[in-house]
Amino acid sequence: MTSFKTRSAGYLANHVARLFARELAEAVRPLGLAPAQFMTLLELWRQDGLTQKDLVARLDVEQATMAATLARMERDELIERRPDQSDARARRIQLTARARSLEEPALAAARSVNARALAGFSEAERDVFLAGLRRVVGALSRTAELDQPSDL
Amino acid sequence: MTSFKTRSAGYLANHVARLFARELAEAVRPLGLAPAQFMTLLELWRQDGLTQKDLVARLDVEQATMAATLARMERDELIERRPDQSDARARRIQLTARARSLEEPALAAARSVNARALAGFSEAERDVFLAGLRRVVGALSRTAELDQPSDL
DNA sequence: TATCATTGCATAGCATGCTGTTCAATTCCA
DNA sequence: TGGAATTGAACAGCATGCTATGCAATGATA
Repeated sequence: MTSFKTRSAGYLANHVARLFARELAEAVRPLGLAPAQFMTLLELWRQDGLTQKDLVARLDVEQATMAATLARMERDELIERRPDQSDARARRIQLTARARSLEEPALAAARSVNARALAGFSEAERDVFLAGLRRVVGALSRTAELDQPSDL
Repeated sequence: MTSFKTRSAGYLANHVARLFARELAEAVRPLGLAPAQFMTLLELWRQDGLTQKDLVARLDVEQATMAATLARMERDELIERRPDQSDARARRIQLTARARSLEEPALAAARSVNARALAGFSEAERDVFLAGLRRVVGALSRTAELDQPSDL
């Protein structure tokens, strides 16, 4: 392990993610948002009225994690939860006007962070890099799936 | 934002890091280790007797974060803290025999996760990918440095 | 249709990260 | 040399992740 730090994909990915999180947190803090709230809003801006279960599937986090994030978003008046018409267990997540108004500035902040992170990359390099990240997501997600009892 | 999820470096980095963390956590749990403890051990296996300040600099986390991780490691009998001979404020972090004995199995577990993550990559692709991660670390770390009042 | 399995969420408990604050030991300097 | 600034750590408070549980509403089925 002379330098696990510069040769391990996992170590580097963790470091890169922490750096991105710091930058994004700072960038959206003025808007009253935290990183996980921003990620959740990305889905809700795309399609409002999703259930917690939908968000869990789309963001690939555990149900309990999403429940906590939604509780904080409700507290901060970014969302409201309304009873689902056909299933009394589920609740529909609705954006507030405030949350809708944050779409443009929040996306601009996030784009700015991405731009700084990839500043030294040519367009081709950036594409290869992003494709690499997607491949790793695929590889590790697949791993998890194989662990599942699948069916039978 | 048709698919910020597949086009944003920050989003992908966060996802990749979470997937790595899940896999690593599962891989080292049988050894009684958690991810952050493993990262800390990586430095201590390399050089024992570091101070908290040294670890903070090498792992790029906040001092308070490291203090908490070291507290859990002490609780779990992975380290001992001894007074520094020349500075009464500092404490030297010493590995226990148990922690030393975990080096081989823990590294093997981590390598296995990295191997699965990069399974589809050729050696050249892997090198380019890791170089990309290092470049982003450099870019975002530099950003932070520029925020500092530097000196003057 | 009464019962059992599944499903959608809420909660509790814990690991990690971060920011902010406080304190005591050291260092600097006027 | 005595007070001010710096430095190494601890602590409090909070955001996110995860696992494990518990519960009420649904669904499936004998």
